Amino acid sequence: MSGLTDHDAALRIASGRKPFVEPLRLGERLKEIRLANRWTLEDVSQRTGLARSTLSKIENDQISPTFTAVQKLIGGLEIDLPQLLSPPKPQTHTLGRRDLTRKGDGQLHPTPTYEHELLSCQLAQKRMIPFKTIVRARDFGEFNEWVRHDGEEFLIVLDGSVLLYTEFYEPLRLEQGDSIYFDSDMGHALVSVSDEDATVLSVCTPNETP
Amino acid sequence: MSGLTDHDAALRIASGRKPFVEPLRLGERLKEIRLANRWTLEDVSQRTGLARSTLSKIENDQISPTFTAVQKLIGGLEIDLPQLLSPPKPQTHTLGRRDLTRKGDGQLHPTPTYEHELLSCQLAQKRMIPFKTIVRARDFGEFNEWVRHDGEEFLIVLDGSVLLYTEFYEPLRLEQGDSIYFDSDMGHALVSVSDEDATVLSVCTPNETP
DNA sequence: AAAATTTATTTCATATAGTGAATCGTCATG
DNA sequence: CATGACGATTCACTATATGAAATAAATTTT
Repeated sequence: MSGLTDHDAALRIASGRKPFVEPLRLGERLKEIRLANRWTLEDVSQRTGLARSTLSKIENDQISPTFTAVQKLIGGLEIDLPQLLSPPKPQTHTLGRRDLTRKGDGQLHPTPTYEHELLSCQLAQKRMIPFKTIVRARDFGEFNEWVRHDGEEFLIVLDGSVLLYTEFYEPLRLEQGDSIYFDSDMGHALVSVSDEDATVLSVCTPNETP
Repeated sequence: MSGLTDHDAALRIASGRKPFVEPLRLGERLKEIRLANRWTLEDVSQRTGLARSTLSKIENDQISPTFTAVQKLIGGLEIDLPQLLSPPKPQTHTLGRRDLTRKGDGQLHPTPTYEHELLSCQLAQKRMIPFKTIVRARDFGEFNEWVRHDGEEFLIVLDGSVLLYTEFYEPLRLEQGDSIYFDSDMGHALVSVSDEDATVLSVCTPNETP
């Protein structure tokens, strides 16, 4: 079992996205794009190969387009999927936000190898994602693939000792108080080597959402 | 200089299609993710609310899932759509940088109120700046003005107790293990309130360089 | 190895998406 | 007001995705 997916999921949640997919007004968004380009349904039909009627229904949320239909859309309109999905960013530069997390009050995300506790998860739109992790893994073999995610990661050992395996380096032993900063798209994995499970604090940069 | 590319481009333009209408092995990708997590179809069914049979057919490219189905997938598996679409990056232009700081080996920056120890300062071009701080200040009066810098800051108390003064909030007492995330252009200042000087770990975002 | 159990695929009925033609609404023109 | 032109929606129908159950394949247990 790999921590990869859960880890990423944790990051995704921490970065402020809802775990459950919101309505996602795809129809509305499509219409926006179409009108922004002064295209008629017929135009879009030409470009995408989808019927006018189909497009109309998609825009009015009367049907949920098939994935192939979505592909035709993004292909025909020459847009990216994120562009189709993400509504224009509000980008509220609110000042003075604050998010307190008392000890032990983080949001738990257990996996077989790691036990994550997400900190400061009240706040969306963060540029850093902090979490505390109890390292359950005891052997590198417990990971069936590298943990890997875009961006950078800072990690400091709070308790115990760990062995940090990375894709391009020899395993590195880290004791309590040691810290490391690395590009997290380099595969990495932690195992505890102290008597008790080690605890580390990590801070990641969120996934790019361009 | 390649005639081929131009030729291909010409064909592309002529056919009105996008550069690469890649097959987009969504099924294959799903299966990868599922197996990577050691999930059974039933497990995924539970998580997503989609029928086993449907999942099987999606994995085997026998159907093109409805967009709502895709949403259930990304919701239930707690992955991002890009993750579902993009096959594991073939060549990640991963740099694989790494910067280790052993306990106490950071770069010291003493001030009257704080004693900073910069961590991971070998590495330039970071998106996060981690440092450990011993809080010498004992009274808010010791600061002549707010500490204030662009970006965001994450802070966790490693030892002792502190009082966090912020521009827009009441002072907040933080004990060992408590953490907080805030916009650091909001004025802030820390004082120790425990017997010994408290120690905190902070991570800041660097100044924007647009 | 056979039986039992778990996991994946296939079948089939049904629900829903996709299509072309008809309809409706709006706007312009005679 | 009628008429036509255009764009969007609705209708009737076909194609296909979905889910429950049956079947097959793989794995574990006895």
